[in-house]
Amino acid sequence: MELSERKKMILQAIIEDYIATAEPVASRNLAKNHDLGLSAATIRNEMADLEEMGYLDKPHTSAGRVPSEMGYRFYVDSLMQKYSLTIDEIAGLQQSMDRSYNKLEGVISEISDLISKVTHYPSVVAFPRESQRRVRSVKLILIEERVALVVVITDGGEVRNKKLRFSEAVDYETIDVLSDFLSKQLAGLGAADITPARVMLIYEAMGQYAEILKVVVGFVLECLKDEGERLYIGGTSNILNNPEFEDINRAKEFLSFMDRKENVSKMLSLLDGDKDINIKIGSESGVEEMKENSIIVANYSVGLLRGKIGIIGPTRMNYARVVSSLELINSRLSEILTKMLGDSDSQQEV
Amino acid sequence: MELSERKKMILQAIIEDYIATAEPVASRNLAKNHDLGLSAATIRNEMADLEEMGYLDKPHTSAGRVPSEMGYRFYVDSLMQKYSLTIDEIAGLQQSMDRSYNKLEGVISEISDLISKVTHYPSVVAFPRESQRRVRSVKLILIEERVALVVVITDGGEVRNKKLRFSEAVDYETIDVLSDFLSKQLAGLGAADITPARVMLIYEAMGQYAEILKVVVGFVLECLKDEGERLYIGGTSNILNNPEFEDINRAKEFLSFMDRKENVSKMLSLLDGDKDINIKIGSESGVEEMKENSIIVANYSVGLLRGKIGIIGPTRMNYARVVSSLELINSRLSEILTKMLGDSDSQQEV
DNA sequence: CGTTAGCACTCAATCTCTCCGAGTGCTAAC
DNA sequence: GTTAGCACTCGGAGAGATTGAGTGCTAACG
Repeated sequence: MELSERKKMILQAIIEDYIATAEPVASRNLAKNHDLGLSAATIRNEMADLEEMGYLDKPHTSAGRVPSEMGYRFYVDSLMQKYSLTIDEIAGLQQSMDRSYNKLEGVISEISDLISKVTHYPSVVAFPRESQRRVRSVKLILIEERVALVVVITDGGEVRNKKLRFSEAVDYETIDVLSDFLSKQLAGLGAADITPARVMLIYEAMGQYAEILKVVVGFVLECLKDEGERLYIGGTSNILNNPEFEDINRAKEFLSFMDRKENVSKMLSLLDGDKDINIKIGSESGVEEMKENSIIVANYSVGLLRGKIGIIGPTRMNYARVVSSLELINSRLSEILTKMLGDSDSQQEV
Repeated sequence: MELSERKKMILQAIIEDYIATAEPVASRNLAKNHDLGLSAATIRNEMADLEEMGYLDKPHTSAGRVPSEMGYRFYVDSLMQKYSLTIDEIAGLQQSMDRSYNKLEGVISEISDLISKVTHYPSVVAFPRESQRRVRSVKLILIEERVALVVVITDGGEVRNKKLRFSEAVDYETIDVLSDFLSKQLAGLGAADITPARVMLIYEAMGQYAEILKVVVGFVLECLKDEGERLYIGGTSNILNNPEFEDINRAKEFLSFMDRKENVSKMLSLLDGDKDINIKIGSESGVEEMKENSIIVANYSVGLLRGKIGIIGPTRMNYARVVSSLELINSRLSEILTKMLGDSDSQQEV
């Protein structure tokens, strides 16, 4: 059943009032504060309809109305207008991000803090990572008589290294030969391509160095493995500014959940990785503990790398504002990372 | 003025009761629950003395007594007995830590979680870092026609790298020459030794590559710089299990403080870096926001690297238990890190 | 027939008042 | 010096009573 224009208008007004005040919205206040050209009594009738249709809830008889999950969903899909950050806010944001970063870790944590600062909600940033890593090159470098460094560079340009200690001295030439050999053997391969059979061939070709090769190949495999999502979670205490968390038990429940990265990671994994912006309202997230909260996440990608930024807050959330903020920050983050990872800048990861 | 043995005994009983229950301790209960061989009235007299001497506080006339900061301090210094973790607890801890780690990041976060799990307080772990870094060696490796990798290895064995893009192709020989030259020039130097004058000499000796050298030397300096302490903070929601944080505002204050790493970092910096175990009770920490909380921190060191692990909680804290737990975890952490960093294992940092 | 005014009714929240019990401090007896 | 006993204090819990914000319904109005 279609909503009449008037119902839409009223629903929107209720939701926006409720987002702003966190108090159930009463018909009289609505008539007073919005120029709807309707009396409280008429609004009451419409409200009763909207409640029957499932867009509104009533905490108890003599309270105002509160949006239901379905109400929020309709609002987000059809009613929500793009919120424009103020010039000052945009300028502030630009300025915060307009500086040089030199460590990935630093970018991620600062972006996370920034998101929390702007939205006043706990923020989550997933480190960029490649979905299907392949080896671009492998290098062995002798750094001491018995210590070499294995450096693995992937398709996407990630660089990782590991120290390797030998039981006896190895000379430069040997290391170079091994280095070239391995690079040729492994270049272009993904984790699935490095089969035991192929590994055996490598060992056989360089029989006397099998021990060394074993460690190196092991490390390469480790680099290619799609490790668990690395997350930065910040600003969790912001949740306490929301009246729905005045109850210490609810706060505890929420914060315990956020304390464990695997929880958050699991929640993120349920999102669509292709959509620009994902909005999950209440139980839509599919995570029991978060059924009273909403999550908004933007996906970013830099070359082959992809990641996520987002926030988590009560279902009564300023969706419009969060979406705009995330969009702005997201695009700037892509720029920063492109410059940093794609180009000539430092890049090391654990 | 010296405390009589009897006063000490009573003080200890009061503090331990209070730590266990979080309720002001009454004379009658003390007489009942502890075998002091004294009547409640006598205990009341002693309590009055202890209060006058500053070891106890009274929330209001008809409540029991509560330890003062001075009382806790005396307890920690003179009365506290080593708490023995149960066999099961120790076994559990050992088991949790008895597995192989392969990333520093992972060790730190898991140790932090473990501390929180055992103590039920928010935990803090500072990443190991060198105080006075020196260059051990610098390598340049060509990974593409116009892209080289700078690898800097410090005294303590930390490895860092950065990609470097050239405007025109550079051949292997040149890179090797530059690599050797730089390694010789910079080996053994600390940040303070790399003066502008010395840098000029380097540029002059290799005039035509000044541009490249500039970037490399810049990166080396960055590696040597004593960057801000890197921290992992975990289990913050544990604080909410303590009745002193039932007041949402107090909880918010605490959690906001913990949300900002720089706050915690500053607090840690005020501690003695040489003591095995630091205990700061209430206002002793010198941090206004934490004047109702205590902090217990153990220092660890691995070769040239040093770091800290600890917890933060209400002044009414199980000091004995926390100290034992930290000691145990600290020694095991040193072993793990020694194995991981000192030896042949992976090690990369941002 | 949609809209509105008016009124009865509901219900959470708040306030007040009382009461209770846990504790202390003091005094007097042991 | 220790203890029993008792008066006094004070916070906390509980019971009503009160308030006021809201709704739902009905009847009148244009």
